[in-house]
Amino acid sequence: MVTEESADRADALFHALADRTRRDILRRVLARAHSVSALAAKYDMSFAAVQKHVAVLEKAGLLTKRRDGREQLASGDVQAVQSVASMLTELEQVWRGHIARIDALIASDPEQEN
Amino acid sequence: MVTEESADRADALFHALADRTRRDILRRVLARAHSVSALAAKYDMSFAAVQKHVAVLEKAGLLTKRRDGREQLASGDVQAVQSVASMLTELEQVWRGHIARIDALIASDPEQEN
DNA sequence: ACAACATACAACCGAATGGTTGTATGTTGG
DNA sequence: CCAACATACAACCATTCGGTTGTATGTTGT
Repeated sequence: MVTEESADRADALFHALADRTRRDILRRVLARAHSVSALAAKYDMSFAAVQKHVAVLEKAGLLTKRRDGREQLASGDVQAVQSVASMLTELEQVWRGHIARIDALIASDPEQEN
Repeated sequence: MVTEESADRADALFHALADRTRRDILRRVLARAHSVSALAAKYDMSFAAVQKHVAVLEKAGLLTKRRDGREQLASGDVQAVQSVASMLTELEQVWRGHIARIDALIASDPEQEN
């Protein structure tokens, strides 16, 4: 079963990852916490644009922010990354099930067709 | 290093996965080949809309089509799914490297800061 | 041969995306 | 205290997205 909320979450996660700037930001914040301005300094776009990317990642749950003085430190959430990986594993299992059914069919009755 | 082409491919893969209808189509075609019309019959939207979703998945390399008479049979490509999974694994490795550095730092010199 | 079916694709539309600039609001170091 | 910094957010814009309908082109069964 795919609930509405889990589909919403999957949409948000994959969408967040579907932008190279956001993937790069995620890579950086998984390695260590960065303030939003430290991140913004790395890219050839406005501060506001980078801030929006960070917000997309945050809404998807791929990073969290904590205040540290006047800075907002962003850290990557590896569990969210793993949850995406597990969605892909589930897809692989669907494929394996298909292969298993074909193998069983061939073993039991090579002439049958579906 | 992240080449331009690999980033383009990653963009296309994650974008293709960032829509629940496309994820559902992918699930079906990983389990068994479906004609475009067989897929279209499953969703409450026009044939053309489903066809576009199939085209997005195909351009991303997540499925391939082969002609069978007047039908076009779509099959999921599990290798493409695995390639996405490996991108996520790479992100997890970035995170593990960070943790390893912290552990090493604490073990060698608890007072030092970066 | 030809009617029915399967697919492809163009044109269009409203909503969302990814960027911009400008403005407001906190926080802090000296 | 206050100037400078860090962040947030609104408004705007061009492009892309996800859907529609309509039309063209293949393929096949009878």
